[in-house]
Amino acid sequence: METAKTPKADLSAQIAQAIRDAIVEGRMITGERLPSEAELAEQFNVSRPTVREALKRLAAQSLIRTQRGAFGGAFVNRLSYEEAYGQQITTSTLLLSMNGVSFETACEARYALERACTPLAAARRTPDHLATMRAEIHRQGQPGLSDESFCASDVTFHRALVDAAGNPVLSYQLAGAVEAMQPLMNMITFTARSREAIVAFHTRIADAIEAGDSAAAETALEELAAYTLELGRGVMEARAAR
Amino acid sequence: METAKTPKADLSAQIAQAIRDAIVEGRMITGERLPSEAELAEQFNVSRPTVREALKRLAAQSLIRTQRGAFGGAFVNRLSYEEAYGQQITTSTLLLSMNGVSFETACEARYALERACTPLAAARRTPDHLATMRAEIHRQGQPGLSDESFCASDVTFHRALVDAAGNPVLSYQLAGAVEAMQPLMNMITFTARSREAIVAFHTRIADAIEAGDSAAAETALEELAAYTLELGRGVMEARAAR
DNA sequence: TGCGCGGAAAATGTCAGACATTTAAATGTA
DNA sequence: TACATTTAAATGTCTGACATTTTCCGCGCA
Repeated sequence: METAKTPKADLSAQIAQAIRDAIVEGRMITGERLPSEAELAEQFNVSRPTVREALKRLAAQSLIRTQRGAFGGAFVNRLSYEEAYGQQITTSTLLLSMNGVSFETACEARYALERACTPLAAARRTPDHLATMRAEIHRQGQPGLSDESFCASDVTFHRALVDAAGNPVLSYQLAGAVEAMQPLMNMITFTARSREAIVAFHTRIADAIEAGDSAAAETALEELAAYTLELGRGVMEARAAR
Repeated sequence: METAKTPKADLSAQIAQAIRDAIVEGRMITGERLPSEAELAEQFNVSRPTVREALKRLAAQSLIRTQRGAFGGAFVNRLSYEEAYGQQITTSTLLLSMNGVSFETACEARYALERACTPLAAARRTPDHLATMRAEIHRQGQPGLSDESFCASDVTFHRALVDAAGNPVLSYQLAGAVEAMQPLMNMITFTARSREAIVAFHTRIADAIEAGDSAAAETALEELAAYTLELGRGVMEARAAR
């Protein structure tokens, strides 16, 4: 039986894991400098290229950052929200595309998560968030907007909604779900009528958030979810019929 | 100003990005074999160690998997839910611990997300999920359970709740939030009375989910959130007073 | 004919040493 | 003091070699 520790892994993987553990368990703190590659090589009794491969693994997870030059080296990185967003988005996007996640499943997840934000958003939204939402609604009403631009605006609108909850952890968690949906959403061709309907939903949501009416916002969001699902189903059926 | 493309990055980072793009954009599909390291080195006009560093970066993100031996090589990996879970959890844990996310913020996010699952969980829960929840409730009532075991059981309970929604994307998104909270939860010392209270909440939740009563489950969850927050606040104050 | 066994080949994994480049501190000088 | 220069310490990259693993193919043998 394979244990979780993967004892037969490559040396570079083992070393990466050892350093990762040290960071996660707090034995190395943010900003602290790791020993130089040569020193690490000696400590672990391996060659420098092997150490370097381990460090690159960690760098790929934004666990460390490297700096060249004298007194440079590898430093334990403070994982910023930005970096975490980025990773979440790539991971989520790939997960969806590689596991054949259905439009329904992804859509359901996305709106369920967004719904979780509305009470907080209704309570805490700032004029800034509202302005962003209104601006995107306006853009979505413009004729001649490409489907992709429409989708991009949709994402911006929903991210503003999520950010309005004023909880960075929520924003981070949801970034993945919202952004990862985009490729699936891009498959939909939005007719003028469906755009109009979506804009109406968005307006209802923005109004409710502005009024601090969480229940109304949730209702509108649920209806939007149902409508989006219906649109998606239509596209899938048309696609299957070909 | 730095652009998103990071034009001044290391060669290994550039190569990793190029391959990553090829995968994300679908130019390479799951299971496909990458050229050998030597061939890649020639294509990109760099040395083999540089290529290897790039590949390790991708391996760290589970984008590729390597296999030794003849007809081995690097293959585009099918990102499994398991792997995605794992990455989400490490990233979330680090994000929380490194950015001094407060107990309040994390707690709020966690319960908000869980609340998003309850309507689906109430509609779809299987006997299996219910059995897990009941079993964990029973364990939580056992005297002599350490605080850590209590927390671990709590996590299992909540994961069962999330999984009951029957949406793998939701489960994936929430794994991070729930697990990442554990270190913060572990700081709490649970008195016999508070455990009793939590068990009561859990029982209410399980009952509501079993009965398909989403609203009752949400209410119980919200009260549990408020109670947990209160507990956490108490600990923080006691800690600050020292 | 069929089966197992062993070697060849192809690929990744690892090592050693060298050189290039970058960066900041230390040093020297007007 | 202020500025230019040197220098040292790191990472970044290259070359070439060897070790290891795994598959395939052909050979001998029953």
